[in-house]
Amino acid sequence: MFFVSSIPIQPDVPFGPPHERSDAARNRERLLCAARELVDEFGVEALTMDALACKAHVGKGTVFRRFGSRAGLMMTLLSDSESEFQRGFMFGPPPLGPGATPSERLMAYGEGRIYFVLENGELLKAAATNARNRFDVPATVLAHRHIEVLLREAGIADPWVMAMSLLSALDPERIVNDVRVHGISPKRLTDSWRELVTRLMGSS
Amino acid sequence: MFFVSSIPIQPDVPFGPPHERSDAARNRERLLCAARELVDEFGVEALTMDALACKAHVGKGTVFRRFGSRAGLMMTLLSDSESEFQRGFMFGPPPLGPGATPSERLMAYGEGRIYFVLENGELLKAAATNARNRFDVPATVLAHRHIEVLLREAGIADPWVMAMSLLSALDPERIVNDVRVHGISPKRLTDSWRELVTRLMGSS
DNA sequence: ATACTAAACGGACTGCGGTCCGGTTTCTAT
DNA sequence: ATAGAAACCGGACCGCAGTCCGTTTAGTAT
Repeated sequence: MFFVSSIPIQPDVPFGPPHERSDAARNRERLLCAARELVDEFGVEALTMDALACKAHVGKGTVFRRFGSRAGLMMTLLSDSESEFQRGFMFGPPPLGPGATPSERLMAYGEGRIYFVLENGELLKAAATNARNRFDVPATVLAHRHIEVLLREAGIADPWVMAMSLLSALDPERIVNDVRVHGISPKRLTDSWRELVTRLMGSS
Repeated sequence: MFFVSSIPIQPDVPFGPPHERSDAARNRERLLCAARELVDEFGVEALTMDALACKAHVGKGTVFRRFGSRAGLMMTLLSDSESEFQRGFMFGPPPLGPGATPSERLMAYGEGRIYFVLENGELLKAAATNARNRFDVPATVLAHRHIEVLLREAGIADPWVMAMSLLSALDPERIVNDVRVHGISPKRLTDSWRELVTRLMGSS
């Protein structure tokens, strides 16, 4: 018998549950474990909520209470990699992190994001489908703010809206489609992103 | 032997079927009529395939044979307005149509598209959800080619990819979200688009 | 008119995401 | 130890998109 770490790892949302019941914690572990196995073995598509509940020996209601929706589950599965990526552009070394010019940082951001998407594309797509609002999810809001700040420093007139536009250009579904369907190489994507940022922000 | 379209992939959009049986034609009219009524009265969300079949006094299978999917039905409902918009940027007067500089035309395109999206947002969103590939639909391919040509004239290094990026910035879901959720005014959207195009293409 | 065939029909059926609610388990206070 | 409440559990249930297949019907050839 082992006890699950009572330290709120970083499961559902900010400031994890104040007092999570032990059975709830046990089931959450089971579910995440089973989910990763299913994804690794059969791909994201095969991860249905019924299959997950069955594999984790848990009722279907439990799955939805824990993660809210299929999209919510996918976000949880992504949260570790996403956090790492976020640390990179918030606290990491330049040019991605602080210390470079806004233009350089934005280029590095897009480049990093493109490769991140190419690694986690299926998960990201699944996390975006049927989400009440795929734009107002924490990770996206954070990315938007980051870009907004860089654009403001560069003297863009409406950084909020422009940040949205740039973020759209990094949409996972679009990037995956370019690569998988049209055979566009990652290099072309990053080169084009650099050109976009260069022309948009000049050398600032 | 005539070449009857045995490929139900596309909705019957281009130049109606060669030899459509009379009952098929009758049912298609019924369905389109009923669909428009349902949308007008209860909104796009309420347009379920069951409700439509029921209202048109037609079997469910007939609905799917005709339109392939819910997304296909939505595209059919959009096809008139979409064609009109397409005529505008292909053959219409400048600055949208031929005769203006690429930069001016691209600005006009985005502006027109934004207002088009604000008028047909729900339909466009519904036409994009669960479509096997929301990017490879005829209307989108055409828009992409148009932008690609303008960008090439302006000396962009990789017009194909850049056109994809710009097209992403005009994604219906994103625009509707900006306006409806964040209260961004259409003017801010079009102004920001102009700024983007200006910086991207200079004065060319 | 009649017979024949390919196309169209319709509705039962499947699979999936998501909800609901009566029963059970864990925690806390006494 | 015990009782009570809050949180949790599970799986039956729902609505919807999409499929399947036995039946009907429109067009054609005789």
